[in-house]
Order: sequence, then C-alpha cells, then structure tokens
Amino acid sequence: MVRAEIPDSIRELLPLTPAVFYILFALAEGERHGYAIMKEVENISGGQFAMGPGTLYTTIQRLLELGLIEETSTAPDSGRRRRCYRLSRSGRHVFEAELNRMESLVRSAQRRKLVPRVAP
Amino acid sequence: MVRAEIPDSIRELLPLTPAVFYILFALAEGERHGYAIMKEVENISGGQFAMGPGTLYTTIQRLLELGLIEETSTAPDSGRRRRCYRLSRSGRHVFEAELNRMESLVRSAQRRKLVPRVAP
DNA sequence: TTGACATATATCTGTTGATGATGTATCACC
DNA sequence: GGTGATACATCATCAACAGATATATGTCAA
Repeated sequence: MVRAEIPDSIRELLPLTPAVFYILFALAEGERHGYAIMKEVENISGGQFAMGPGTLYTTIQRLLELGLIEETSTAPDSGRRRRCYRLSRSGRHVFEAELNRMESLVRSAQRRKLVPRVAP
Repeated sequence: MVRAEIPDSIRELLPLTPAVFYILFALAEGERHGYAIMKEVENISGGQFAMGPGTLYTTIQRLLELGLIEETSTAPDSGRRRRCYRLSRSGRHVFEAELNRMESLVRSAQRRKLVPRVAP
C-alpha cells in the first residue's frame, strides 16, 4: 500500500515536540483560548502531561509564526481578555501526519512483538 | 478498566524525546552497538528520522546514566572498537509505557473522530 | 466586602537536549 | 594506496521547555 505523500514542509516538523502535539490535539477538537488549551491538554493526557504558562504561551506564539494555528476574530466576550485559536489547514495536516507516524510505530512494534500483549 | 500503575520514576520520563524513543526501539529488537543503532533508527522510521553522531552518542551516554540501557560485556570482536548496548529491565518498561501512551493518544483521536479515516 | 482561588495572559531566566561540525581510526574493496 | 563505509567521541551552538514572577479579572463564600 502506498501512503499518501507527505510534503517536506510538514515532514520536517515531525516528530512534533510534546507541547506542540498536545496543543494541536486540543485545537483539533475545536476553537479554544490559551487557558482552555492548558486545561484540555491535562485532560487529554490523563493528567500525565501538564504545561505551565511558560511553555503554553511561547509555544502558541511559535505555532502562530509557523502558521499551524490562527487567532480567530477575537472573542466578542466583553472586556474579558481572551485570545482564541484554531487549527489552520496545514496545522491539521501536521497533526494528522504525527498521528500517522505514531500509529505506524505502534503497529510496527506490535508486529515485531516488542510489546508484551495489549488488552483487546 | 484500570491501567497498570506506572511508577513515578518511569512516568516522569514521558513523553520520551524522539532520540530516546528511537534508540530504545532499536535496542528492544536486540543488542546493538552505536553505529548499528543509528542505521536501525533510520530503518525503523522509514528514513523520516535521521540521527547524527552528536545526538546518538550523547543520548547513549544519558541513557546509560539513567540506567535505561546497559553496556554488554564488550564485543570480543578482536581489535574492533565497538561498544554494545542492550535495554535494561527499566528501559524496557519505559519503552512499553511510551508505546502505551502513543497508542492511547491515537485511539483517543480516532474515538473523537479527529482523523479523517484510516485504511483498515 | 474582603479574602481566597480560579481564570487568563505575558515575560524572563536557567537548564536540558538536539544539532552539526570536526576529529580520529579501522575496515573493505577496487 | 586511495576511497568510502564503519565506528566512536567531543565541542560549540541553538531551540524548546520549565518554573518563577507578574498582573488583572471573575467568582463565591465567609
């Protein structure tokens, strides 16, 4: 089977750093503001991965510059200062490519019997 | 369902950095020396991930210090200078824990329909 | 009504780990 | 004997993360 081609621009971002991966994951579920991303990431990871504000906001900044996420027309949410973000098209592609990478590694490990056996 | 407990000593190493993950993967298949690890990693990743010697040997050093890998009684391979390594017990546990982490993320993304659909 | 705590964003500094270059030596093969 | 693969090591640099600190608003209860 032939996997879909992955363009260089995406491939060279892989493997994603954990912070990037989890943020993209949180945004793949829908538009969110920074703090909500932080909470959702804790949720997604089952509490295993917790990001402090330092990692969160510097990473968001970087993702904006890379064009993987976009700021949505900022919340009409009164005086409440919140910046909302969503995945861009290329952000979604990157996220999917990373999931595929992970999945094929897991499968490959299973095929080679490197894992003791997983509950069905 | 209750997942097996993951001890703190392992959990705090997760998520693994790509270099660490791929090296552990290569060694999960059997004993190998440094250069062979480098080649095998390229192989495992389908050429997507290439480690230079800098990353390779500094990471090996760190993994030895962490006790995730061990040097095997060095190759009786004549004058050939080769250092061989294998996974330690805790190295195997870490590797398995990381695979589980990845798998549950992939599954979770599928459950939430964040992926377009994967060929069965 | 004030005090505590969660929400929300931002910045700065130290540390860690990856990267790429460079160096050295051996081995295989032509 | 020269070239390229094998094999290991170190160094300087850089990117990403972590944790601390700061600031301000919202909420809820004592």
